[in-house]
Amino acid sequence: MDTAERLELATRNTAEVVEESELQQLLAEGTPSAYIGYAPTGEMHIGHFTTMRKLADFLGAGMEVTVLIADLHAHLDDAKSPFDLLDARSAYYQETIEAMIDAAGADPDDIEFVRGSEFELDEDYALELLRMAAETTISRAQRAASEVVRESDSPKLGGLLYPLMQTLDVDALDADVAYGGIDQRGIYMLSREMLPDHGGEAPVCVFAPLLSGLSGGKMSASDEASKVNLTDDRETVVEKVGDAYCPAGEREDNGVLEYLEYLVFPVLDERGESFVIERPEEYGGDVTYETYGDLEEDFLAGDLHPADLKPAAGAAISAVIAPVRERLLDQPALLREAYPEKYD
RNA sequence: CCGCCCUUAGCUCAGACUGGUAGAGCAGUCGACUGUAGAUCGACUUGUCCCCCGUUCAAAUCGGGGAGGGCGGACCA
Repeated sequence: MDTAERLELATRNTAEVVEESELQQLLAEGTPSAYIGYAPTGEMHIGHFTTMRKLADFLGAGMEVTVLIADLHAHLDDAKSPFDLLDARSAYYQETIEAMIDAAGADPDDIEFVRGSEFELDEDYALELLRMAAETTISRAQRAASEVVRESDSPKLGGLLYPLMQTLDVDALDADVAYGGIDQRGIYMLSREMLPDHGGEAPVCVFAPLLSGLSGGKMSASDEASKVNLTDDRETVVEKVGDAYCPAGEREDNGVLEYLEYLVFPVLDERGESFVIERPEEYGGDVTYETYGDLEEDFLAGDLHPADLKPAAGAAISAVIAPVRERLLDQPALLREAYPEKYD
């Protein structure tokens, strides 16, 4: 595989790459390392899943991949996770992420898992954090973290340390590439700005698109109807997709199309399968799509009606998450201990 | 350490001065209309009024105590 092919693999299905030329350079020189961090807060959902195929792409492009379970960040962000649940939630996140990577067609054993608290309390790290805190204005830190850290009536100092620590994580993990949702852009732009002055190098940033919610607008972790949970059974997934905002012939805010493009088709492609829609003869009979592009073309042209698309999309999404769902249901203690107030 | 303010539906809040069956908007649920959903109509649901004690025939409302949160002042050898 030549550099151009590796670059295409590493950058496909992304929202933005800063800067692509830098990534090309890294690939030309050898084996770049990439990392993505997840703060173990609420239950993982399908939005997380859409970032997993990219990790497989990175591996396929001959890169090293590290997944950071950012346990301390989960507490620093407005105490989304209570301090004494960090271990249980980290365990749940790691198991779930491994299941998703597996389901997405990659081998979890090829990925290194690291927990934030393993190195974020090191003396060198702490010292550098304080130095950064001394030279970063409050408004700058707020701006960097505004899309990530929860807004609160009583904002805590932790939310300001958050982007600084994430910046130091890049260096501590020795990552050439920082990967995350496009919501992480503010933080990593701060990292590119600051890291060269703090003993590191500006990372190349690869951003995944944030998918629309099923109820229109942004997907909200707190809105059950806007997202598919990894533990939702097939019936529930089909029902949620059936209730989704999905205007005929429109792509904007259309979560159903986005799920197909960024979740279903990449996984079908990996498995060498195609997407089949069962449709009454009255409306044209069954259709099969090999690529998302073909499907979108028909949908935008009005040749594929939402009422026909939805049941097939729901079933396909359910099929994609099924292995993850089964693995989680096989280990009920993971969820019970991570979210005792919900599962007790 | 001192002072002031806040706490009512899932969310944002009104009601408190002047005690009398706890409200609005949004959200949600259900119908109608669409071959989906949304939008739009129509209907419906929602409560530890932060906790305890007291006054009263009657307390979200008045009094006392407490908890949580916010703001300010003071102290600064």
